[in-house]
Amino acid sequence: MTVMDTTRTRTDTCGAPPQPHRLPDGQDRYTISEVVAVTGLSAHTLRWYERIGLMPHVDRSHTGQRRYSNRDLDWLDLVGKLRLTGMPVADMVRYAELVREGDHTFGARFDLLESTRRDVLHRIAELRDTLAVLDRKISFYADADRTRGGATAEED
Amino acid sequence: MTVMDTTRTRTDTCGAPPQPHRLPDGQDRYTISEVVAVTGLSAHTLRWYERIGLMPHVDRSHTGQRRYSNRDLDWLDLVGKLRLTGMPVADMVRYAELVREGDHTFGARFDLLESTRRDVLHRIAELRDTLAVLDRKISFYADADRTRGGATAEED
DNA sequence: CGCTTGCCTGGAGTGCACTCGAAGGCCATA
DNA sequence: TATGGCCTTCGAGTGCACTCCAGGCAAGCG
Repeated sequence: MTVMDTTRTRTDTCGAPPQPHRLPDGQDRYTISEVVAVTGLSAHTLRWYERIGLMPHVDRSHTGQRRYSNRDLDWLDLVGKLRLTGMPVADMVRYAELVREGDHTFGARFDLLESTRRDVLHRIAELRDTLAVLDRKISFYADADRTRGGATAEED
Repeated sequence: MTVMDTTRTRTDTCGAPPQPHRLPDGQDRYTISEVVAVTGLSAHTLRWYERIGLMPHVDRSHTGQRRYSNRDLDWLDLVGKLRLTGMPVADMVRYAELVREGDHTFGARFDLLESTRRDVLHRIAELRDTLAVLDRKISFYADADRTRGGATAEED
């Protein structure tokens, strides 16, 4: 990505989460290919997100090309996180709509986030459970390896 | 489920994990609808699992109907847990194949489980990360609710 | 004996989240 | 001037994990 290399500046905001690839606010006008590079999403997907209403309105250059801002990147970050909680895209679109509708939807957004949070907690618990099962099986196979031909009970 | 009620016996193995719905070994010949009831999977899905090779060979009644054993239930339990780690069905089929191939695949099974374990750990970390973001946003909205019209920074 | 219920099979269909391709066009830099 | 990166619309294709359907057999009941 030649574009990336030429536009890069040393400004690493040493703030809370060490966000790399970020230009200071005011110069944050990333092309789609830059966003592809930082998010790992495809250009197709980015345009598709916009079509389905999953993005706040993305700015355009005078020639009509997309120019993403730091806020857009933050939003994509959130979307990415929500996506790997298993939240369906439709629900994220719903949240995006609430944001577009303005401040009077704060309550609804709060509720949505709260229920997502409960969901995530639940999933973490499930995964821990699975981990326990996995550990049991793993130690079974580790034992089986040492006690070659011993009286190993049935296990899969 | 009339079937379930009539076949139920009081034998609750007070062993380690208090598995309900289990008949003592020897009489464990569950119909597909019983398995549907305990696993939450559909009969369609159960048959599909078999077709794609995700089940060890399930026994049949003299009329050709499936009769699931406690071992089958255990297997389905494992499958369920693996499924919610996000493991693709194809990988589970691979594991099932290893089991069918016999004891000489212990090493491969161990490796597969280990890598799944790493995966689960990774996903838990991701979810925790997401949880942190969620918590930040939630407390933002909670604050916004109290400091009505205050100098709230931009947030989505 | 016929009806209902439960189960069987193979194959087709569904929903989600992308993913890709084609066609045609604008703009800027080498 | 040519090349490369981006734009649009639009529709079709992909992969996954089911999900459903049509057609048919076997057992139990009134």
